[in-house]
Amino acid sequence: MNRGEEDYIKAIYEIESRQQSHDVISNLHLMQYFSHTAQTVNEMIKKLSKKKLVEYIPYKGSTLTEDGRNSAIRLTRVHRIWETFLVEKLGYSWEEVHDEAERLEHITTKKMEERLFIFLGEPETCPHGNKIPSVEYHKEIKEIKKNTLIDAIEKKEYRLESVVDDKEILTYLNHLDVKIGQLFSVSRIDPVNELIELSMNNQTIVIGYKVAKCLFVNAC
Amino acid sequence: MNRGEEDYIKAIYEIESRQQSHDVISNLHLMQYFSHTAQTVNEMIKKLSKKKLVEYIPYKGSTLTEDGRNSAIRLTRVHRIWETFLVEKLGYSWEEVHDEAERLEHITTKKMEERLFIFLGEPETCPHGNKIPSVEYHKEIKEIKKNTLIDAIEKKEYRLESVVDDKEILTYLNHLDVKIGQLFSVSRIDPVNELIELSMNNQTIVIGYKVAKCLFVNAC
DNA sequence: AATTAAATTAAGGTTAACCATAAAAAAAGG
DNA sequence: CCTTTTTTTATGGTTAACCTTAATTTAATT
Repeated sequence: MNRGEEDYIKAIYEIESRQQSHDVISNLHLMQYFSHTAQTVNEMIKKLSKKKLVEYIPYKGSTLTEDGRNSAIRLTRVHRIWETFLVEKLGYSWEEVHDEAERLEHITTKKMEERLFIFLGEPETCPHGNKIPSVEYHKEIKEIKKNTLIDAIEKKEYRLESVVDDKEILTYLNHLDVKIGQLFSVSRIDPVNELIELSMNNQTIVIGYKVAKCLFVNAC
Repeated sequence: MNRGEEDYIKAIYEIESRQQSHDVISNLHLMQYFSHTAQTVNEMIKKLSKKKLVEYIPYKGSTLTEDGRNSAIRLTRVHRIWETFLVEKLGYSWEEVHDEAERLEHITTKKMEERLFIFLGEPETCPHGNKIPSVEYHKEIKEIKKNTLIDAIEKKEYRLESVVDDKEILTYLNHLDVKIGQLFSVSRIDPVNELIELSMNNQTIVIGYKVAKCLFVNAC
């Protein structure tokens, strides 16, 4: 698999995760994701299909085969390991690491992956709080359903578990001095204006639904 | 500059260093170095020439321009920083790091280079004993002429300063348990058979001229 | 200086990853 | 079920990095 193929496999996996479902991913999704033309996406998907990395039903979309899924998970693992390295060892901040890790992941050998993981002390999550998949992906327990702030209930207490790896949102959270593990309570939900009011550290902050969908939380 | 261009620039720099002269590097050299055809080398060199990274005299060869040389030095710096990381932090052995560093160097940003260098404690040499060029290449003192074991004198004492980054030779030195800093004396030179006999740690080892040319030493 | 050998360049081909335009096929909606 | 919209595919184009074969130019040798 080369860079382009890897990018496509990972994109399908990521779009899937975002939707929190295993629906087929349409070519349209990929067009938007990469800003590639229909033609380009179609060619790429047919190539991946020939290689048995995706199963493609024309006019419907693609799903990852077991091979494809394993590759995607392994890329995600490597990506998150590198992100951890950049933050913990090189002092990057969490919104800076995505692009660097994106390039590193494609040139990482099995040996580097293993050594780096051990060097980092076998971390469980990346700097954004996302789980680093284990080496034995296939034995992995199915992903636990994740709750975003959108599903939160008024007056309850929550803990921030993870954040979507999006530069804008990460930078915004820096501003608010919010980190993984932050405790807060939902003081008010305003569905008309699509806002959620949180209180934490003796102050109140207001978050729009768009951002709320990117924050994964657990009641506590 | 993309991967291919960077590889060519670095190759010219390396061939130059090996020859310990600033002679022009012929296309033939590059053909052998990359196992590319004359045509391919010619096209690449003309491209680099158009970009003012090399100065090319047809039927003679190429020299690096100041821009080209700076790029090559910066790539060498990054390469050696990564080699140091792999050996010191990830426990690689010195003959395993070349190819990994080769891929890492092309995706390393200025920021990563800086952070990694500091993280490693601003090392002066790579695991093979070669100097890591400073960030300010242009202010760099001209390379000190290096002496190989070929130039050694019988009965004198030497210290191993650095080794050419060649897998076969590095593995061979592992066998002999020879490391950078090793002290030894030249017990006998046999120019007929092109051999040099060394004594170290109460034992005698015999080295051919081919290997001797790859070992840089200083009298002590 | 003429011949031979070596090195370069020209011409044209391949593959991979992208693109645009337009035709065709399928899905969706009234 | 027929029309509109969406999605796919066919056709053909571009650029980059490689290739081969053959012609040309320069360098080396006698």
